[in-house]
Amino acid sequence: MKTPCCERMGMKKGPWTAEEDHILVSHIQRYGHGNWRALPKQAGLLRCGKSCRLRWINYLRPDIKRGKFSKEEEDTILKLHEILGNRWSAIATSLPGRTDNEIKNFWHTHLKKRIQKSGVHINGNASSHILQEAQANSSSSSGAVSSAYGNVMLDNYGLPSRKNPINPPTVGTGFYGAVSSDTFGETEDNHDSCQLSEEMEFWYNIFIKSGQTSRDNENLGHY
DNA sequence: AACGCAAGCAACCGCCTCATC
DNA sequence: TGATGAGGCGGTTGCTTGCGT
Repeated sequence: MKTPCCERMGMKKGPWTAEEDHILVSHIQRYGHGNWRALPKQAGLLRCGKSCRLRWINYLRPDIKRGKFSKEEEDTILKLHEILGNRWSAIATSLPGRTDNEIKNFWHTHLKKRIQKSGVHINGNASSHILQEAQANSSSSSGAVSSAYGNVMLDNYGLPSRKNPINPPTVGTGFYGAVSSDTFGETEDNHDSCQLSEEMEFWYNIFIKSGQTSRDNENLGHY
């Protein structure tokens, strides 16, 4: 059978050294990381597999984008958080090069405060009115949920579990207006047709990307 | 220069889901 | 079909750094 999950005996904890980083990167570049648990032993690291995985995903991956978040990235995070709640990995799929941990940290240190200052209520799990509506509806009827906000089809999208894959919802035009007006306290009247179509494109891209990459992106950096 | 405080970030912890036996 | 391990995720902690006094 498989060996126990967390053999912590003699495992090192705390900050990674440059040498450990180098060992981990070299090993993954050479052999890949098919088995995180076996990796530290194979690479000669006194770390548990989880720790190696976290270090690789959050820091050592070659496609990691370091540095400050752009305005566009901030907007994306804010909008997606409205819809997805604290599902950082799902949000991360729409921000290439950013990790869930990074986004989570950024949220807690910057955006959360900003939103609280602006007086918007934040629900820790699924903050959007849309989702709450969807969840309420889905509890009384299974399957696709027709939101009161329009043609929003949220089947598989009501966050019954945090592992629920982000399938691109079947999005009708009502969705965009609902999100934009709900999210930012604006009315649709404030959007001229141009703004609305930009919003539509934005959300279309987000959901298409999410749907395509929510799982695939977890394999980023796999060789 | 020394101290205290707050912000930022890396890393750990515990739980959940899925795959395998 | 139930038990178990691996991987993945979100929450949280605690260290480091920067800034004000």
